[in-house]
This record gives sequence, C-alpha cells and structure tokens, in this order.
Amino acid sequence: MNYIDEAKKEIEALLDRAYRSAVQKGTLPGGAALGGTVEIPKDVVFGDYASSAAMAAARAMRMAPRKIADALISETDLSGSFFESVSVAGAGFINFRLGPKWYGDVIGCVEAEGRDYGSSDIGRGERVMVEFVSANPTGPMHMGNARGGVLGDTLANVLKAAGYDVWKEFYVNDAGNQVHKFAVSIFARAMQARFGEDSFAFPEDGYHGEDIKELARGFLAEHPGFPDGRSEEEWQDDMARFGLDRNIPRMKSDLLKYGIEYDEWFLESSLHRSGYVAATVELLTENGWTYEKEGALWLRTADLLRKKYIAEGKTPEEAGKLDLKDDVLRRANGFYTYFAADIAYHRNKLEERGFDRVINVWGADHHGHVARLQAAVDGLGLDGSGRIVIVLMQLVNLLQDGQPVRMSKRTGKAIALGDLLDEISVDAARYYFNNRASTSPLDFDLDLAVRQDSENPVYYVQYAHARICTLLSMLASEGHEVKPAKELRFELLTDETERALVKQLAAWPEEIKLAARDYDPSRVNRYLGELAARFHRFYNACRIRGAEPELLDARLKLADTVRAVLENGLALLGVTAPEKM
RNA sequence: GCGCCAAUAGCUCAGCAGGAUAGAGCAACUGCCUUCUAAGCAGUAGGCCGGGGGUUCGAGUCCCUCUUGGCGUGCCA
Repeated sequence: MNYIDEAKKEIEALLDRAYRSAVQKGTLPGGAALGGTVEIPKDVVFGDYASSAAMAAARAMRMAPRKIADALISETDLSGSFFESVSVAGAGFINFRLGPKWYGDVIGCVEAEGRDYGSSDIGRGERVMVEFVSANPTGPMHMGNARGGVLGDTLANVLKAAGYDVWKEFYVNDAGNQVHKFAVSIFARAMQARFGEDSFAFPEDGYHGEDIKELARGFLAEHPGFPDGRSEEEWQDDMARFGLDRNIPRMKSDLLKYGIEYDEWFLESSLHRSGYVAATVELLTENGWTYEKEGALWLRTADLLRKKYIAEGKTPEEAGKLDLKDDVLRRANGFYTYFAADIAYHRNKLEERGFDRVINVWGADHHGHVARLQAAVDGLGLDGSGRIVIVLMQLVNLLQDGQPVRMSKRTGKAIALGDLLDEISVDAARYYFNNRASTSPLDFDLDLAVRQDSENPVYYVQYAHARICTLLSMLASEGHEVKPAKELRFELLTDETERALVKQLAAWPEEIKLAARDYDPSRVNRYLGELAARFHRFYNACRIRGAEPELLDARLKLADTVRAVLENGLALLGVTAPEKM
C-alpha cells in the first residue's frame, strides 16, 4: 500500500466533497472542476500535504485563491480521515496535517506486507529485458563496466519490485572485427614469444594489454607445434576460440563477485550462424529500406530517422535540415557489420522472444547509435522507437590522489574490474557505483573507496541497520519484545523526529515507483540515506529504553519497522544489512 | 556544421510530472558519550541555481536563444 498516494487521493476526495457542498450553499460558483495538485511541502510548518486547488481554480471561478480556499475548508469534514487539521496559508495553499490514524496505518502496513513492502504491481507483469555490460570479450572489464553492471542489476531489481517480469541478459560480441583483431593480436604475441620480440611486428590497432600475452603463452603451452601445420587464418580461428573460452568465463566470475547474475549470455555469433542476421537484412530490403553502393549494402538510415523524428513531432522542414547519414549493413567483402547484427538482435528480442520492452544500458559514448537502432527496428515494422529504451550511462573517471587515471583497454592500463574487489567490499562497490544518476559522470576515487571508515556512505546506512539490531536484541533481553501493531498506541508518537521517520517509511513504495519510471536506481541510495538520517535523528532525540511502557513499545515498533525497510532497500541494492558493526 | 548529455554552496552532487524561505555529503568552525553503537546527533558559516528572453497566479524545474564543458557524427563495436 502506498500511503502517499492514499493521502493524496483522500485530499482530492475531501476537497471534491467540500466543493460540491460549497456550491450547494452558494459560497462557490458551480460548474468548475477542481484542479491543482497535492504536494508534500518542503517545510513541515506548512503541514504534511498541500493542495493548490484554490489557486488553480482562481481564474475559472473569478475569485481570489484565498477566498476559494476559505470556502473549501469551511466545508471540509476531516472526521474519520487521515488528517487532524486543515488550514489556508500563503497565496491560497490548503494545508493538511496528518493525524494518528495515518501514522498507525503506515506502520501496520509495513508489518503486514513484510518483505513485500515497497513492491507494487504497476508494471502489470510486462515482460522487460534489461541488457547490460555486454563488454567485448576481448579483454578485461574496466570500471565503466562495473558501473554498468551495478546499474543494470539494480535497475532490474527495481523493475521487479515494481511488478515487471524482468529478464537480465549479457550480449556477447563474439563475432566480427573486434574478435578478428583479438585473434590477430594473440597470434602476434605468440609469434613474438616463439621467435623473439623483434621477429614479428605487432599490429598498430591490436590489443596491447598484458592479458593478450598471457593468452598467447597459454595457447602455446597447449599447442607446442605452433606455428607449423596450419595456415595463419586457421591458427587465428583457434586462438580466437581459445581466448573467448577463457575471457567469457572470467567475465562471468568477475560479475558474479559483484552478485551480478544473468538469465542469459546471448552470443552474437549465434545470430550469424543461424542466418538470422542475413534474414533480418533481407527483411529490411523487402521493406525497401536498403540499396547497394560500391559493392556494399546500405541501410537508408537517414530516411528512417527523418520518418521517426516527424512521427515524434518534428516538422518535415526541421527533419530535412538534420545532417543524417546512411549505414552499411553488409560490407563489400560479404561480412555483416555490427550494426546489422544489432538490428537482428533487437528483432530477436522483440519478435522471436516477445519482450514488450527492452532496456539497454549503454555507455554515453554510444549515444549516437540510439536513434539509429530504434529507427532501423522501426524499419522492420516493429515499434523500435517505442519499445527500445536506452539508458545512457556517463563514464567513470578514475581518480587516484585526486588526479585522473587514464583508462584504456588498448594500452593495457585499465584497472581490471576483477581486481577492484580485492581492494574494496562488494557492499561498498555496489553502493558507490549506484550513488549517482546514470546521466552524471561518476568520479571513482580509489583512495576514498578503499577507506573502511565513515567517508564511505554505505556505512551510514548499514550503521543505522546495525544500530537497530543491537537495540532490538538488548531490549528483547530485558523482556521488551516487538509487539503487533494493532496492540500499540501510535498516537503517542508525537515528536517531530518520529513523525518524519514514519513519513519516510511511507515514501518507500513511491520511491520504487519513481525509480522504475525514470530508470534511475540511484534514487534508492538517496532514499535509504534519508531514511537512515531520519532514524539517527530520532535515535538521538527520543530514548526508547526507559520510556513509559506504552511509549517504549510504540517506539520499539517504529525502530523495528525502520529496520525492515532498510533491509528491503539494501536487498534491492544487493548490499548486505549487517546486524552489528 | 549537425546531434546527445551536462552547467545549482569551496569540492561532489540531490531537487520527485512547475509550488511557499533552494537541500545533502565532504571540507571549515562550535557543542553533545559514567544512561539504547560517536561509523552518530545538534548548531554556525557558505548561493544573482552559467547569461538573456518567454509561458504561468507561481520557474532551479517547461520553451527559445547564447556561452562554456564532455561526448558522438566509421564499410569500429
């Protein structure tokens, strides 16, 4: 149950009844609809909820907002409602103050819903795929992949909690140019290892990392006959397979260290092998969206994009001014491009596997690809623009001693993701990487993240949980068990810190809803930080031990309720909720 | 050139479908543990929300424009 929604709905109903009553008495003109919104004011002196209905209606009613507000509240009957008082303030805000019923109901609701508290069914079981990380299997993963992993996994958790049917997938780019470069690089290192550094020129655009040398050494150990007996191409094919067979499992285990598990690791090569890429390109051709030029097959991306932009509200003139280019789908050498495979992959997601919506977490440097992919899938007769959602993630700036550290796969200087967890805990890593909205670049300060002290914000939230746990066990040992909500007198919780805490508890379902709507799981971090802050404030302001028995019971229940929500929230983040620290 | 993302306190960032006096953390300063965990709390100080127009009863939030920064604009992925 979402008690923020409930409160807002009740205010709307109360005002609606008040309006009809005022019309009947002739204090307000009839025929107008009460608009406006119900907000939670920033400052509690304005009450707990505020309606702007009077200001919104001022024009239609040809009356001053304050007069409308006065007429409304004199007809408002609060008996039996969540609210204990209503007043008019400022330009005509109608302010409502929550009463004991609401606070008690919220705590009772958390008790009743338990681990499900916060979840909802607003997703209505819609089938959603979240595809994330999908790093090239040609080298170790880096910090950007770590962020993407945490973002995708946490987003999937959020969507599940919001009632979506979620599938997590890693798209393995085990075909195409990158893999070829990978094979050529291993081959070069193998030749150098066998015949000396200077014997064989390393390709300029090859992968320079240490991991390639390691793979070459491993390959040589298993193939003492190298390079005899087979052609260069045949050796390279074997080396590509050899490398992928080692790198892909390593990516799996590295991600698993972060608690990230996928429903499927989908191989790009499977799309090529089954002819699905070719068939998809053929379909685009049948739909009239391709042409041949200089031996290559091109997609009319520019036309598809214009069509898409016009459908989204641009005028044909505006669309015509855009500088748009077509894309190659099949090279003159007969190989399909990555783009062609990606179109086929998304057709597979939407058409063959029937996902209602697919969400891709991409690095922001891929943003130029977003509209092209959607437009291309539109060209297949599928609603790519509506069903493909791209969550763009700004890149990670790695800092050490406050100085940026260059990250490059090519030069081999990347800080490997697998090694990061030797330095910091999974909890700290998952919290840290989820601590910013994906649209903001993330500064990852190695020195800061390594610190095991309160600098790290995850401890603030975990500390609140641990504090409550020891509190509960101490009080239990003194004979104070947590009692069922219906036996308690929550009207005793009158301190402003107690009320603020319950209000934050009530906000949890709304928070998940918004995080799912905006594809922004970092909201959960902020929510939990605020919940912990409000608990710490309450803890310092209101003693539990030694309070009057009924007050003690009510406060103990409140603390236990906070503990339950912290546990639910941390679980969503994949962070542990320690019982002591 | 065209496009995407950004610009809010000294630093890093929030600001929820436009609401009342713009918030947090860090850094600085002052207090609070013989009583439930000080990894905590209370307080002080710090802002023409990049500039300019517009819409609105009301704009940090929406629209236009300019400036600055990051990124993209491959027969790479």
